[in-house]
Amino acid sequence: MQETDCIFFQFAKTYQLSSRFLSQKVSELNLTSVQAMILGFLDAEDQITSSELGKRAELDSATLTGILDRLETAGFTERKGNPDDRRSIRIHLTKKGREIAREASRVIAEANKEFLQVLSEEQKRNLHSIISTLRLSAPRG
Amino acid sequence: MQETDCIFFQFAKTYQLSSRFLSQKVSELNLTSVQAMILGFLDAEDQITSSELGKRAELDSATLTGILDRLETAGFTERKGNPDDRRSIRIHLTKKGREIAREASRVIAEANKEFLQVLSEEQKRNLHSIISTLRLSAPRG
DNA sequence: TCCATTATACTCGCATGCAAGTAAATTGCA
DNA sequence: TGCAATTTACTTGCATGCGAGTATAATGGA
Repeated sequence: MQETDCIFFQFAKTYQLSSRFLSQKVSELNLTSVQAMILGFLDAEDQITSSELGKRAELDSATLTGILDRLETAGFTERKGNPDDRRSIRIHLTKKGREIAREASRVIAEANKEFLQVLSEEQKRNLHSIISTLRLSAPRG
Repeated sequence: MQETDCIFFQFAKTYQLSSRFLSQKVSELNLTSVQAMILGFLDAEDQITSSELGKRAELDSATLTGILDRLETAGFTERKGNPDDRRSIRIHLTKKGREIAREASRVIAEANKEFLQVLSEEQKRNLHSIISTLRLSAPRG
């Protein structure tokens, strides 16, 4: 097994490369790449429940709890009780959080274009198609 | 920014999917996916220095130290002093480690085929080509 | 209605991943 | 040769990611 041929190795390193790239782009907002993407989801729609945010971000609750702790400490989000279902909480953007979330969305969109600029249009289409196939149909275990 | 279009999100989730898949395959050896790949590198060539192993696995020394600690605790590897350069250490596979490393290499190779079986041959070629381009040429920051 | 099941968000523990810094050894240049 | 710069492996601290388990609340079927 040579690493060049190992798709698990290649995906790990490509993920790390892309994540480092985005991290540098959003470091000007004092955010990690994951925090920036969570704020991006909230920029699209906030006041959703933690469970719903977890579904959209595809993160389990153990991971999301910690991320929300740090966003809350930074003053970007707040947890509010949900009268409709007292098990759940709604995640609200603060005034400052809303501004940062909009900036994060803009930076992420720009970073996407820049990161992929070395690929041809056909390669970009192929990449999205391949990832879509893998995420939908790759065997699970 | 919709998550479907965000390459950082897609790479993160594809990496996590592939990593979970490999983790399940190597769990029968009581290894994590990363530990299995490190043993795979040592199966190809052991008694290399920690620095050399880090270069091949593209891991920094802080991460590698912890992984080697756990492989050593499990009885698969040993650190030996390197008389040629007393700053460095050589990583040796134990007898048990050599057997597990061979098994790990086999499982990884099989898992590669199985994970990618939903892709056409052309898609596999395109995927490797795209990843290669990104890893060589994507902007760094 | 009652209770088992499910859903929600939480905690803990452990494994990466990486930035930053350290001590020891080596190297290379003046 | 002598010393500054570099290399090596290590530590600490923090951020994900996830398995496992918990307490509370909601739900659904007998």
